[in-house]
Amino acid sequence: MTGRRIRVLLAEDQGMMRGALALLLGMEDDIEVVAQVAAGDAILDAALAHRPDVALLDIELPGRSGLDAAADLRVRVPDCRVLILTTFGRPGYLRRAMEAGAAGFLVKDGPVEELAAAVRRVLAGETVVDPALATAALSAGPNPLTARESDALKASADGATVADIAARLHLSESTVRNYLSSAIGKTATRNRMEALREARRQGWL
Amino acid sequence: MTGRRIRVLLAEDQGMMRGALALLLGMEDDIEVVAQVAAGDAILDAALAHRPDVALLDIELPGRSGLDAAADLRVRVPDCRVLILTTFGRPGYLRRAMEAGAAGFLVKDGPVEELAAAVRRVLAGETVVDPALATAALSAGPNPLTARESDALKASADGATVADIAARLHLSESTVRNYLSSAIGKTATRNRMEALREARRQGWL
DNA sequence: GGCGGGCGATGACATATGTCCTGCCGCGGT
DNA sequence: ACCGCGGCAGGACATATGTCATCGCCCGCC
Repeated sequence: MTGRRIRVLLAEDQGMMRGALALLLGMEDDIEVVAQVAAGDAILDAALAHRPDVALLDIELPGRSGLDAAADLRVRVPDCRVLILTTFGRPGYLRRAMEAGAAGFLVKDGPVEELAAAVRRVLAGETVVDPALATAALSAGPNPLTARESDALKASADGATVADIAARLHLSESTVRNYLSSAIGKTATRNRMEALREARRQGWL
Repeated sequence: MTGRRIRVLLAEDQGMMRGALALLLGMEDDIEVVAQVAAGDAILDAALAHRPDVALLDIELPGRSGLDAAADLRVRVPDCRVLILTTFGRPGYLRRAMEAGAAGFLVKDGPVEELAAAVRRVLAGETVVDPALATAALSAGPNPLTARESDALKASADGATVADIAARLHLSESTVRNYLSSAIGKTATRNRMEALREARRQGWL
């Protein structure tokens, strides 16, 4: 191993997970973790400052979604390959990751050995995706929800009432009810909580 | 380090996290990971088989909660010290962990270095708890919900309707509404979803 | 120019939800 | 023996939610 080591940026909000992953990757003698961030809105700055070869991004992050950050990197740091690392293998997540230009998609359920291997394969130009997940994503079809329907669903989390949602979105209550109703229809569910759950499961939010 | 190494049982459902923690602990030359399990209902058997000194348990596990498993260990493997490792520092979780006889309570947000240190301190007889969390747990007071109110709340997740809950709990719909209503009152919230959220936040479920 | 589709809104309506009150049982304390 | 409290149930009532039909506006498309 005479060549330059692979420079990795690590974005993960859970401290223990972040530290453990950094240590693991650091133990590989061809990999070097050059930056660690805990928030999504710190990813771009860190990438600009440290010019990593691979960015390992969680999706659920405070500040900015890892998927959105991946899109940022595509534009502002095009040489950096993006590897998404997430708890949930939601079909919609994978789809959005690919649309954002990610080079790979890993679920945290897999064995640790996968991780360093995926970093190397991604850098070598391969696209790393679990085949089963890939077929699931394709068979699931695209997100049928309109932007406002998604907004209404997101805002209806935590038991917000229709009035709350209307206030948050600056809409009339009737309009909110209509959006929720159509979201319920499109998700083939019975009420907003089920619709929210299903939309999340599909990765549509 | 001439003595026998500390035998650790690791219970964590997320594969990558479990593998990373096992590797980290294994790197310490006075610690040995003798068993790894991914499900809560595998903890007791593994502990009986491997007789660990310390059991490192996640709370949210498939099969059986880490807190319940801790109570099992207290009775069936009393020599094994229990260290709870969880994503959420909910006051009620800490309270229940202590009632279940846990010797320590760690949140996954902390730095990785804490982990091995906590294992050693727990084995030395110390009780390992974040002081800020401890005071929060005490000031929060005990769980005001009755068993049935908790049941009704838990069953009301995912947008289940009153009829669904009644069926799942073998109760009349009126009874379910009464339980939910009183749970809403005790949590000082406006509807079941808020009550569910608040109860979860407090660690009452 | 017509058409579809998303956005925003309204009103009417049926159903679901949450509240309150009453009542019955059993249990544990005083 | 009495009381309080939790479990369980029913009824009555007000409010919240979900559905549907209808409308206007704007935009992109053929």
